Amino acid sequence: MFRSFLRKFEPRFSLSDADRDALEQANVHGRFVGPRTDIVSEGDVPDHLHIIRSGLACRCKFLPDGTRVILAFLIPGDVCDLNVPVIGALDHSIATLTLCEVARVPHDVLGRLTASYPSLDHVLRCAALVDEAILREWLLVVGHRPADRRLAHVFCEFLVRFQSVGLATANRYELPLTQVDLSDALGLSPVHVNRTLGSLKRRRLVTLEGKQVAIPVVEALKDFAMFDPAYLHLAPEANAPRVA
Amino acid sequence: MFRSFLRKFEPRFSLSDADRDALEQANVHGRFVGPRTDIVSEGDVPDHLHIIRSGLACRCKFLPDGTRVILAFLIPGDVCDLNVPVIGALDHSIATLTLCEVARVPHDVLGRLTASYPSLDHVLRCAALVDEAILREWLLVVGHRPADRRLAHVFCEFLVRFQSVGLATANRYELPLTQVDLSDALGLSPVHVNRTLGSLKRRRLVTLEGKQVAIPVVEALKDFAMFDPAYLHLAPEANAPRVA
DNA sequence: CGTCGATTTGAAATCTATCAACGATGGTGG
DNA sequence: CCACCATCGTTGATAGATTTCAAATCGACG
Repeated sequence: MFRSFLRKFEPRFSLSDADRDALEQANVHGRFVGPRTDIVSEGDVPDHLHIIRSGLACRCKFLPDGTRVILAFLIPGDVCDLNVPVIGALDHSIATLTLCEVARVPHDVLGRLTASYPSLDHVLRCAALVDEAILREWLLVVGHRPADRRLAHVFCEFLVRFQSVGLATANRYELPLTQVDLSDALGLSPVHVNRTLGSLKRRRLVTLEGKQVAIPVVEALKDFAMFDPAYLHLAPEANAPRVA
Repeated sequence: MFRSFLRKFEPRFSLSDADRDALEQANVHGRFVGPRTDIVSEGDVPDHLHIIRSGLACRCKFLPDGTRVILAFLIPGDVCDLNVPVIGALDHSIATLTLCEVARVPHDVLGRLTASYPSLDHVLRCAALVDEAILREWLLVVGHRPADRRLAHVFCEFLVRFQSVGLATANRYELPLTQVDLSDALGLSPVHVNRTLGSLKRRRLVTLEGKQVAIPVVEALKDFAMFDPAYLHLAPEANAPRVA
């Protein structure tokens, strides 16, 4: 059930069968959420932990003038709201971009689980810290780099993150995002996203066919984006498609 | 010893005397760090927890071309590296901007402390989550707003954060930052920071005399910056200077 | 067929960076 | 005390990046 989540971390942490069974049994309230719908809303005090099982979601805020700002993309295997109970309420919304399957574990059940299975607790905390590291990298990229490198960086990040959960080949994946979604995430106008995408295509750094993203020469794109996957804290072999 | 840290959180959490004593005794290795010096460097596996006691520091990364990017400002009372042991190594540096007094608690000692004093554990975790919330707000501001509003927002944030540790009056504080520091934090060129500061001064949104920042009409600046202190997760009364 | 959302394109206005130079300031050594 | 140096702040001119406004195109879908 939590295949994506487990796959992402098993290269680094060996969960025991007991850990795995515990997670399986806890997911008593899984559900589907339609596109462009809140999974958890700003101000909520969620009593469940949510994990994206399929589809694409995001952390976002809405400004008084109605503008949406996307703070992070959430892909299958990502944990949404692990630490929210500690601080009280969520200070941003978590919303789907596409249709998503969302696993739900009641926080009180989770508390008993992590107490009984320390390695599970560790893996979850680790996931939350990687999330924070991604946030820092975005601040760096979105705040300090020109539009073409921002886009290139996002394409690199999606490649590596999708690979870590088995959703990308060595240089190709499906990205069901709209240009407006990208503009809300990168702090650019939709028009400029469009032009910049065109520029990347002309330079043969990426290929876009519908929702399919292909990267002709991965190293070229990574160099252009100055992308160093270290911040994702993945196991070394997770950067390349797994062979065994 | 941890006055700033305690002051920041006591409006919300009542630490017992035992908690407080425990913290006091743990700080066996406090020290001063000169300006522009790493407290912890990228890649380090720190065996101590660091807390800023006085001075101004930052989280930062250095790009291959030597550019410095400031990801966060750390003020007295801020915790630097609580969760680093969970994930292994620090993926960014923590460096002083001015002369700083830094408290140090060995992580193994800290582990015993938090096990014995749950409210202390909770306060520390909460501080880490507020840090993350600040990071999200910065991503929003730095990535999606023009230069003048970025600067205005930083001035508002410093006002409220400094107030929460007793380092600001209702509308005034000392900010020992250089315009280059601001530019590295906000993703602007130093020249543009200078011009934009001039523009804010001409509009009487802020007053700068040396390192003294004064805000003639706090509400005006907050409105201009679209600043909502909710993300700082402070106690309600901490937004205004405390009276009792 | 008509509509809606998404993408694309053009032209002009605005914002920001870069380059270069100058001024102020404070510390340091002769 | 003064000359020198380094750092920071300021200003002007110019080029480049990005936004805005407006309109055209395209595709999916009822």
